Amino acid sequence: MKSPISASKQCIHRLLKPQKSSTTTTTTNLRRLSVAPDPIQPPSHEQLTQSAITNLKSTDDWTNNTILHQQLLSLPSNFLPKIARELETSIKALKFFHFINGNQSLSPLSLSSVFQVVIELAIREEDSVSLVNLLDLSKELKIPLSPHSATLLMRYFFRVKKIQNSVLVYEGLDPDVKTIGVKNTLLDLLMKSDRFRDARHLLDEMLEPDVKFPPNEVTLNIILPSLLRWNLGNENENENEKILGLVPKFGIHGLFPSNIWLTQLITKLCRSYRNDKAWDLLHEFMKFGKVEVAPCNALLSGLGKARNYDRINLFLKEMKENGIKPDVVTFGMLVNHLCKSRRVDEALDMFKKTREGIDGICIKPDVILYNTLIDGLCKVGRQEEGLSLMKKMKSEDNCIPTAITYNCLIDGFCKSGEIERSLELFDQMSNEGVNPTVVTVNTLVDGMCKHGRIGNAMEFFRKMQDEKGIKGNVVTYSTLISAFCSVNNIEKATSLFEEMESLGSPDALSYYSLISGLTQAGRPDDASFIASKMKKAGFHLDLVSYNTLISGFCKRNKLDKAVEVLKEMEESGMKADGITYNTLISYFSQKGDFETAHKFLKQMINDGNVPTVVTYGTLIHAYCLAGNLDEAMNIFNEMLITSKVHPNTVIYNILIDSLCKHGKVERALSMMDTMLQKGVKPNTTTYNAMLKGLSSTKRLKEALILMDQMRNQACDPDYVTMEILNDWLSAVGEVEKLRRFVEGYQVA
DNA sequence: GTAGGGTTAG
Repeated sequence: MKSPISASKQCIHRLLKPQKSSTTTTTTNLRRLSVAPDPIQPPSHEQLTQSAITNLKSTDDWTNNTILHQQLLSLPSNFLPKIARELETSIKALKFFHFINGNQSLSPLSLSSVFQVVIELAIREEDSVSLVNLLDLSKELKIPLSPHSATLLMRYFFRVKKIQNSVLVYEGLDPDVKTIGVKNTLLDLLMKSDRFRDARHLLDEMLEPDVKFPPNEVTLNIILPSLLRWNLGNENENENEKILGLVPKFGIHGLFPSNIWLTQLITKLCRSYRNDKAWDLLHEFMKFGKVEVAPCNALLSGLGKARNYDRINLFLKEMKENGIKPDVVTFGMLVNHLCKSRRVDEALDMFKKTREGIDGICIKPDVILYNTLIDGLCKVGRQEEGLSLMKKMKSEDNCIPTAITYNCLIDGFCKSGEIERSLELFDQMSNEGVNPTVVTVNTLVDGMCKHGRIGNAMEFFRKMQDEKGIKGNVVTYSTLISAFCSVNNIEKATSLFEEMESLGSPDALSYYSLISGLTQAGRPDDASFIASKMKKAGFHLDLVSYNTLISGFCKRNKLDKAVEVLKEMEESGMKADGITYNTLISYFSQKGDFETAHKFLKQMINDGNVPTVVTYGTLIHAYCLAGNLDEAMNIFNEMLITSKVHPNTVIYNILIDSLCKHGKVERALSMMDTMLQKGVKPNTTTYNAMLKGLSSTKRLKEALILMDQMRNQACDPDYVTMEILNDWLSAVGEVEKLRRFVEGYQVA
């Protein structure tokens, strides 16, 4: 089969052969050439060029024009490419090339430069067939391509999606022509064509210590954006990683990615859960000593997300050793970490020290640092201190509070139930020209809902929509939906859900709010319906959602439905966890179906879940309910012996309660002794169970001792305690003892 | 590097 390429090749070869031509045209051309403007002066090079061009363009038949040939060769060589370019088509230019080719006096360089013009013209004509032929011709005639035309050719083939031809162009080049510009071009094209393996081989070659054309800034700028574009999990990941591994080798040539690039690279790696890679890479660069604080912060942030505190501390030490000074961002992260671990005083201490420069580093705090601290204070219920800190940031550091500052404080006051203070702050921010955001609205809506003011929340939201143009988002809606579900107003919840659907797609959490609300409102079937709608919308129920649904069906005594959800969960590839199994074991055993409960226990263990104290607790609870105290005690004793899972307060409470209910108050008391011996702290429920047991057997003396014990352990009585004691003590005329107990005095 | 929505079992 004959390819179009070979056909075109024949056409080019025909052009190669000199053609016989008539002499008449030669004379005409000669006559034209001799027409010079000034008979005395010999024609200038420009004039000669101009007339040659006219000659060459007016007729095709000049291949045997020896005078023209001589005239052309008398011109300085830099005029020849100019003439070739004027011929406008690659065919004509090629013909011109052949016309002057073969002359000994012509340097290979000028021949080559004419050939480059042919290529340029062919590229402009977008004729890839003839370009391939020209490439062959250049090899055949041993005309070296210039770096410029090699570049043009490679880019052209890339443009027409024939990257393999670009590679061939490169491979056919003389080593001298493979300049850094040429190499960079190929590297760029390979990366852009996703040929990472070839790119890596080329780069590896380019980075050799003693190469003729060492890499430059451009080389780095080619590979870095490409590495930043790379997606995790694609088939090129491996190659991308290998290329990344080559980046430090630029250091041999005195090149480093800028700190901006480095920061982006580290961030990207950390976000793709490649902290180890980020760590290694940054350490490679630290050897060259050009690393600034920004990429270090990126790494610290990644380590923080992974809670790798050992490495954080080690790295902070290394930064110090390498003379990299932490900045306000570094401290922002450290302060944030302390705040999020509720170690607010340590955070305040660090803030104070760095602000005053006590440990040798002086940092001027910015608004983010203040916001972090204010939020930290609010999150532990110290919103009043947060408020004073806001005043301090204005007066002492000239920091203007932002919407975030106010949002933190508003949330703090909302969470403590001081909705009015939150609303005052809301007014204050408006007065100070700080615009509330949708987060401000959501915080207040949530605060009002959580404190039983759902109507106010709804009103406030509508007012914000009308007056401030804050439309509300999925968070607003899902907050309101949960709230309405919690007061069993399913109609309002559903209508809000529909309103949200009409505004845009609800997110998984909004679906979850409704599902969870319906489940808790005792309507697991409706919840299941929304769950199927959620799946149709492309969301998957997560583990928590599945567990909530399962427990919802269990609570409504629809165990078969619960098992159905479990099956569906497994089918969708979601693995049941300990909580799922605990829920099922709990309800099946409570119904007295210990066989199924044990079946789930077995399945749970086979599934790789270790039974926890909750698992044993549910079984003990169920055996107690079934009146099988012996089996309950067996499980309890087994826990004590195997000592893998220790009974906790809940388990002792179940047993104490059950023993008391069965009139075995003596054994309950000794159970409480065991509890104390084992260092398990009794709580209000423990005392309530025990006091109830003692009251039923009228053992007042022991009860009074327990009441004192309760006080000493700072265990507050609740309404259950008061009910038991009130009934009992007033019946036996010991109300005075109860009064003393309430006021916190000794009673025994 | 900072703010808002749910968390299931005894």
